[in-house]
Amino acid sequence: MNILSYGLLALVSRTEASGYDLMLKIQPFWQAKHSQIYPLLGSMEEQGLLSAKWIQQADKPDKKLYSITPAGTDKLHEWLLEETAPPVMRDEFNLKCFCIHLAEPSEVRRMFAGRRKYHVERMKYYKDIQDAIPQEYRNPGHIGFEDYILLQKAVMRTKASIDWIDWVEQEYGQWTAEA
Amino acid sequence: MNILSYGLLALVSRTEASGYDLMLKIQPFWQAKHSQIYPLLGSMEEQGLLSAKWIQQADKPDKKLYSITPAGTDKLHEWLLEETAPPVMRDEFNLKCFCIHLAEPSEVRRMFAGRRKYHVERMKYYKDIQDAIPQEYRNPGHIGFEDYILLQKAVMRTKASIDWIDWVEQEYGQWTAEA
DNA sequence: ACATTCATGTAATAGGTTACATGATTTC
DNA sequence: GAAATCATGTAACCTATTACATGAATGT
Repeated sequence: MNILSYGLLALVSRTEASGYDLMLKIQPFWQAKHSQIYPLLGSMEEQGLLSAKWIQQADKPDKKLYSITPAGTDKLHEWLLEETAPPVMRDEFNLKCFCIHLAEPSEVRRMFAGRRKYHVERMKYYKDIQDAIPQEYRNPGHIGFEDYILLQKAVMRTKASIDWIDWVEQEYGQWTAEA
Repeated sequence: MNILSYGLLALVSRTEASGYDLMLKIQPFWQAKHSQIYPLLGSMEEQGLLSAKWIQQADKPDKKLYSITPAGTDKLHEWLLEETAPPVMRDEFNLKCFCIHLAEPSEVRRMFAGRRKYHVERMKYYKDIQDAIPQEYRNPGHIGFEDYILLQKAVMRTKASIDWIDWVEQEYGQWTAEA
């Protein structure tokens, strides 16, 4: 049981879902491809943490719907109370910052402008999903609360990244004024 | 040449360094163990991007100092102008948020308090390193500028995480008032 | 006609962590 | 006496990405 497995189990604890559903839902918070997810679901089924049934669909491929078992719920609850692993962040942009001394000011500016655009797009992506959550689901009584606060985190951290870029452009501009 | 290799090359472009030095320097921005770093340095040496010499040290083990070659500098500069990969963030805490409905309010509060403490400690860690950079190195003329802005990013994003936790505690508290 | 969405799976490869291996010096 | 720091390296294992494989329905 690795971290991703627990994340999938957590999503299934909310509503039954297919591997495909889970891939889409976990995407904004943990990048994982279907090729990683399907085997994990299979092994959790074997361990009795999940149960599955095939659903026939007209006009769409059949899907395997997973539900959490009582054993799965117990396991999830144990995990919640355990120490949480520190977050891992890997951003190529940070490493590029180690050698901005090699680039000309115009190149540096283009680099930062490009990353700013990326973050602005991300911000819109998160806000659009968040805005789609109805007001009445945004309190702890609903599972929508969980999505709502997670998206808020993404929004706030993304805003910090944009603010940082603006701050750098100011600091950098002071020393390398140019049109 | 993967992303980490470029990051190491970028660090060496600033000052010659040993694998051990590089492991420590890259740590706050890209988690990598020495077992991953040493082979990458070896392969970059083989490719002619780095050159190395052994330094004998009294009272400390000998070390292998790497310097960047002209070919290495060219390669780095090319990399700088290429598309930057999107950042990858994996935080177990986010996945735990998917099932806070399973926990009691006291458990949820403990969870958030624990993560808050973690971020506050990280904040101090980043600020201490940043504060150690002399004022006169904090402008684009010095390589210290690169460290200075990167630490500022870490500080700003960490602050966003703490602010988010405070915001969640407020939102959560409104609905589950308790002493 | 071509791309995308839905839907599942396996195989091969690359990236990253833990463990094994060694060993002197310094700090608690 | 035990732990940490400095310093390098390899082996085994786990995690994650890319590629292979299939196929109907819908949208451009």
